[in-house]
Amino acid sequence: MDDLARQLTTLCSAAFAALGLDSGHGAVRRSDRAGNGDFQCNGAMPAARSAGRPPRDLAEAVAAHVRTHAPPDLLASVEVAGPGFINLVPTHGALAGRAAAIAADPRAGAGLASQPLRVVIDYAGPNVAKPMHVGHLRSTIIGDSLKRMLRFAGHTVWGDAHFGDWGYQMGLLIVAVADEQPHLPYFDDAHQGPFPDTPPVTLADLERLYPVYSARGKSEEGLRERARRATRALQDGRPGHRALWRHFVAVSRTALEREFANLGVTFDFWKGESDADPLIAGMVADLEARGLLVDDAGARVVFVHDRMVPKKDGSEGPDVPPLLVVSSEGSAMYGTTDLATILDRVRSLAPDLMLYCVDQRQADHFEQVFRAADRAGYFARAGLEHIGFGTMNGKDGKPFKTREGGVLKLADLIDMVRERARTKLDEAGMAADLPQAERATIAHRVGIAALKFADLQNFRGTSYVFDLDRFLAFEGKTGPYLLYAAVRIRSILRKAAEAGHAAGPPVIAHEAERALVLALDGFSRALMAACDQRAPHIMAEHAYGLASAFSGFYAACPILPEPDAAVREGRLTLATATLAQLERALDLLGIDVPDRM
RNA sequence: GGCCCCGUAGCUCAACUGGAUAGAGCAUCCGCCUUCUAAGCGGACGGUUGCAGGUUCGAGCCCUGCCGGGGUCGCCA
Repeated sequence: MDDLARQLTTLCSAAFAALGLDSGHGAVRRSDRAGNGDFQCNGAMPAARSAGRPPRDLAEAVAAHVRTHAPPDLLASVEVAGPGFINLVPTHGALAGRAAAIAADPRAGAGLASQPLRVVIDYAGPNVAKPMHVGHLRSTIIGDSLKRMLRFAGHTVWGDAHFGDWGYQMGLLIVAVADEQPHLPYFDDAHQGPFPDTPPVTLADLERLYPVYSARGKSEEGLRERARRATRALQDGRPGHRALWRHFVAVSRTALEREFANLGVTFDFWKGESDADPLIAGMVADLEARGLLVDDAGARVVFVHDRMVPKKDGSEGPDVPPLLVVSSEGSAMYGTTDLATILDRVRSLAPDLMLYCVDQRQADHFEQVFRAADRAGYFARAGLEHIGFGTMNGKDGKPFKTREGGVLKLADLIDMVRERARTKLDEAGMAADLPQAERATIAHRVGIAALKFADLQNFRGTSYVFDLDRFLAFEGKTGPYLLYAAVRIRSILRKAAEAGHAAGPPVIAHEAERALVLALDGFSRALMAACDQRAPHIMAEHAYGLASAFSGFYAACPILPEPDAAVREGRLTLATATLAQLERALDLLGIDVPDRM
């Protein structure tokens, strides 16, 4: 069943069509201001010109048509206001009917996408040997939320972690281990295998070695050269390097999966950059054969610019720089693997859409890759989207650092949030009578909800300030507020079950009941808009609005103490429907609700 | 300098893609617990949407030019 806005859109569209005008003018939306009716249609004003009549007259004609053709008991009023706004107010009965439909709907009132697509989402992007830090958080939770929403909307969606397991950093690590343990068989040219099953390094070793060698590589040409050669040897398939590399990957992945589990995030694929490697030689040959690959300053590039523009030194340069495909060392670059990954996905999944949930700072890079893919005929530019987002900043407005100036590890951040949530819980005396294990679960969920909701409520494109005190301040527009709203409903439903209260058809009379049903009705549109715009904050906003509407209802309309059985039973249904939709909306944001708080 | 993003209440952010009197949360102030979890509810205060033009019935949103902030500009990813 359509939501109310769609039902009313159908009516208004028919009215415009009956007047010989484009039915598209019949779009109906929620009014953004109270006092102007619950819904409005603004189509009369733009339609007035083509109709050649005053907008106000046209609006009156549409309104009259709607009044006579609307199903009985749907609309309480249809009125024209201002220059030609049409304000529509549904009846209490219509809202009661809509509430009943949502309550009975396993999808909690959400519609499905009109055209199901096959979608790949590339997010998180963890790397071998590098612990995840706060920079990975946004990609992970935004990408995960998009995956959940698109899938719920009816699309076929694959989430790919896009594991950073290839390239120069692997060469650095191989050199690092070679320096520390030169006797290992991995470095013996004559040894072709087999190699030991036990990893020669722990995750701690990798995390210790990588930053040291990465820093040294920046200043020491000799080391850089060795690392490049090791990278090349790895990519060429030297057995010892490959075997050692497989240990790096396995050790890292085990640790990373544990961290993602803490965030409640999973992937359909852990495709590494290495998986694209086998395609690179053929791709390069193909690009070359078709004249797209050009020698430039010792490297080989694909030009993707539209035009030439002046540069600061007075010469001219392309408005978009070329994509570097083969380095002067003959190595694959990250643009190379990204391009090959597109080919890989096209061949294995045949998607309609590929979304890249990556830091906004890489916008130029993706523009290059996408244009190259388009020009090479691998995948149309329109199906490639960079879902960029801003950085998580400290209170000084700069990208978040620890007090010591270092990068904060994601695992430490999660520990910190969980600890703070636990402290808050203790201070507030919440859940005091519950067993330790459940209190730990609650603290974890509250902490993760605080973190995720604080992030997802912002439009992803902008940066935001990381302020744990604010996220975990359990007042206002926060994750804990949403959990609290859901938990209170659970509590009511538990008690209703104990008391043997049944639920019945919703009865809408109170203003707070109207507001709650209107909020419930907005779920479908929120889902569609959030999917279309790849914008989880629209769903976050809906969840908050729903929780807020319920809190108002909760305060104004007692449920269990209500003496009138029909009213109580109807309110119980509203509460049940609200809980189902709120839990669903939170699930779409990747947030789990505890049973009690 | 080229390309891209952002300037909205004291602070953090929205605004359904051009609609009416620009909305929330925090902070401040005033009311609500002998009623289902007060981490709550109701109310007040708070704005020349960076500035100046333009497009039209109508602009926070589109166009132009300034001002201010950020990102990025081939062999790391």
